[in-house]
Amino acid sequence: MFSYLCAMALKKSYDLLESTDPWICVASKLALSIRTVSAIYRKHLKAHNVTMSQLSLLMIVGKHKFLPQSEIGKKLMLERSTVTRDLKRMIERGYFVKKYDKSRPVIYITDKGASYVESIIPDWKAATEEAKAKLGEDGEQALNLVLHKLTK
Amino acid sequence: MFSYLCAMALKKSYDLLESTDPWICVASKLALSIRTVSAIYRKHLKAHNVTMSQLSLLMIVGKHKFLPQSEIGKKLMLERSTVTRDLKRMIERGYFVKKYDKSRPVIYITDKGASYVESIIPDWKAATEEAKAKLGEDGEQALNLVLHKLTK
DNA sequence: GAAAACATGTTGTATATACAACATACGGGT
DNA sequence: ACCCGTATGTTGTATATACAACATGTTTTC
Repeated sequence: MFSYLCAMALKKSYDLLESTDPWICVASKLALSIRTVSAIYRKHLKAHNVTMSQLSLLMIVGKHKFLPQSEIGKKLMLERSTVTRDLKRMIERGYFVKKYDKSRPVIYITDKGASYVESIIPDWKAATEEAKAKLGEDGEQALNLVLHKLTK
Repeated sequence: MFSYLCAMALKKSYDLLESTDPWICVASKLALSIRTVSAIYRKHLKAHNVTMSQLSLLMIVGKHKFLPQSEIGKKLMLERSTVTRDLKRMIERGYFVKKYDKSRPVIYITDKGASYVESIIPDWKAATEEAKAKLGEDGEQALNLVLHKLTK
């Protein structure tokens, strides 16, 4: 008998599609990679109610104590509007304050923000260790090479 | 004179934060990597008004002609609700149709969808070539290793 | 066969992200 | 002093994504 799971009759054949391997795609490989790694980090960070994007902001501003907003976008390679809105949430929660220098915003970490990130760091390290364990030594070196080649 | 760009007086020091290197983070490395690669793909795909996520759906369903919705999520490692909504857009645009087999949705590519993806493939290949050129042969192998380790 | 467990799909909500359009400010050149 | 180009920030809009809660249907257990 015919299953309901039969191909709808397409009007013609699509040879280019059929001869193309979607998995050679660099973007797809990275997308799959980051989904698995993100899941690891989310699991470890869940109790802190923080995301990796937010933690990146906390760490990068925290390490410098303050940073011009424009620098944050450059260091994390984020679009300007993304930075505006990601910071907005963190400012509302009291982790950062925004001051102005010659009409340009400068982002300062607060004591609340610094304490918060310090409370998160141990679990972030655990997540990093779990991810590294999955990668192995060679996988970690490989990731470093990929990042270097792409951002060089 | 003192610049306006001076650190706000934090009430205490944050040694753990200061001694921590944010850039050892596996998730951050992958996030930076995918941002650079995504930009390459967006540039090449811009004229087709398609995103990499959409193109992945088109290719994976197109290669199989039809796929149970649950399989799509497994292959792309996407959450169920994400699949529901990503597909919804593509169905509305007429690239897929949704039929039901024992009350479970099965996604079929349409002629419109198959023609569309074939029209995109050349530019997608060009994007892939540009990304591979940036990676180099060693970087490409490194990326394959990273993906393999993470998804094995 | 009924109840419990499991798998799958959808909707509500929050976050992250980019691009376009616009606003604003700064710096140079005249 | 003024204009112009560049850099930067914000808002509008669209997409992508995950989790929680719920609904539904299937499978397993007894």
